Amino acid sequence: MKNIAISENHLYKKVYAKGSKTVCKHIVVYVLTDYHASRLQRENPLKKRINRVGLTVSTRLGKAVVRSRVRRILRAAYQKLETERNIKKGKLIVITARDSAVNAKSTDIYTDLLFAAKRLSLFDDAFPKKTTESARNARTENENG
RNA sequence: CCGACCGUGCCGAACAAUCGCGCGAUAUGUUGCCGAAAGGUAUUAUCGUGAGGAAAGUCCGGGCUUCACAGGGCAGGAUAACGGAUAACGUCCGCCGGAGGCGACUCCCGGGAAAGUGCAACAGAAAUAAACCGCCGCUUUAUGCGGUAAGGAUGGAAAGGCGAGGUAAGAGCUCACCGACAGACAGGUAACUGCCUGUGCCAUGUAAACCCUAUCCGAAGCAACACCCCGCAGAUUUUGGUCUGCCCGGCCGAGCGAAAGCUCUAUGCGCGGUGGCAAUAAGGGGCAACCCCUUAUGAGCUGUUUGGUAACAAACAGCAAAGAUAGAUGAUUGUUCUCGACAGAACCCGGCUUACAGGACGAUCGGUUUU
RNA sequence: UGCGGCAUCGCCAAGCGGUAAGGCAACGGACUCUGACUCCGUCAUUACCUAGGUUCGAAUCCUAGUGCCGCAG
Repeated sequence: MKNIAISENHLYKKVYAKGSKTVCKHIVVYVLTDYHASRLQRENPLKKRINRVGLTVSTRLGKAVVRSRVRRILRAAYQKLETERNIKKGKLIVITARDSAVNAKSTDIYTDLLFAAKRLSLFDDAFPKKTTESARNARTENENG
């Protein structure tokens, strides 16, 4: 399944200003509940709730080749997270690359994302083992698309 | 063999497994969506295909598009030996001149300073104009007058260079050689070269200062440009339309729920914030070509032959395939080697410039050794 | 992506090819019981983004690069 990316600047501004933030080794993750999730769900042909994801890679990290490589790695890591774990849907997620992300592998980013998801309580209902302890911290939700 | 030098229609790690992305084709599309239906479409599956030599810088030239445009001139800009190539160019090829190298070869913003104007600090007697010292002559013997550019000193630049004659001392004043300029002849399409004759040679540099000469140039750029859609409320009204308003994770309100919370709300408020996603929302075209055939188009690509020293041209044959739109080429694991540089298409071409690990091929030069 | 502009001392800045003004700040001194204001001096040999070139001579002219900024229905 494909994601609709965040394309508008005001959404990024909103997420930076109002969203909750977690800083990891290679990335910074901002999360905000999507107000338009239900509308998007109606428009979506499959009638699924989805997350809108924005990736931010600044010019500071390098030239175009380096930046597009980082973007691909971030995308791959997020995709892995979404397929392997059960993630809350209907959120605005912005992932910003830090300097060290240039030399990171997608598995490193994946561990970072797991950490961030735990901190931001993104996991949907109890997943087999690991997430049980995180479920203690997070408030359980029963919300299906 | 060693050391150089030049060039390229050259290459720019490879393989396997699992997962994943864009585009195209085919199938699927009953169960999702639109539709009265026909049908279309989401989806899914299979197959094919998917960054560069510089994709970069945006420095030139063109195509394409819109706007402007009777014609001419001025202003402004670009180029600069000569001949060719090209759609065009500031590019390329050949050649001339100059500079460098033993050589292969490399480098040169290489028109005009005798059309005119400007500038040339400091130093120096003097900077386009000459007498400070010196040398020589004369006399009224002194801060005198005249001659003189050979010597000194300054400078980036000081009146072609050097030798001999000549002279009071000197001076192209005279002569030889070299240089410069002009003319004739020969060669070359030409720049120019060679050779002969003549002219004592009225004059520095700077045109990447203004300028002059010759040639060329309308402007803006795919966020160009055209096409579809173009809402709701209020006011006005000739019913075509026109004008105004539309922001917000603030508050208030409504619905669901046991609660946490979730959902809805332009047309309520105006305490507060803000001048915002282009008031809002949403597209497809421009946009990417060689196939079954036909026609047309594209400065298209590859190969062969012919012509040309070459750039290149002509003829013939062959050729599916990057085309995104917050932006596709990837991720993980393993193996191998030479251990991987610079670097990511964004309307499309021709160049230039800049960056770059390593390798391949071809031509040439110098040295050494052997035959 | 396309188009355009700028770079001078710690900051703001002027600059007709001839040896880089000025102001603020800083430092030292004077004035004052002390501080501020004011006055004097220093900030001077590397303050002209970098590298080549033209020129006798370049902050200025030319070429290439670097960094920063702006604009686009």
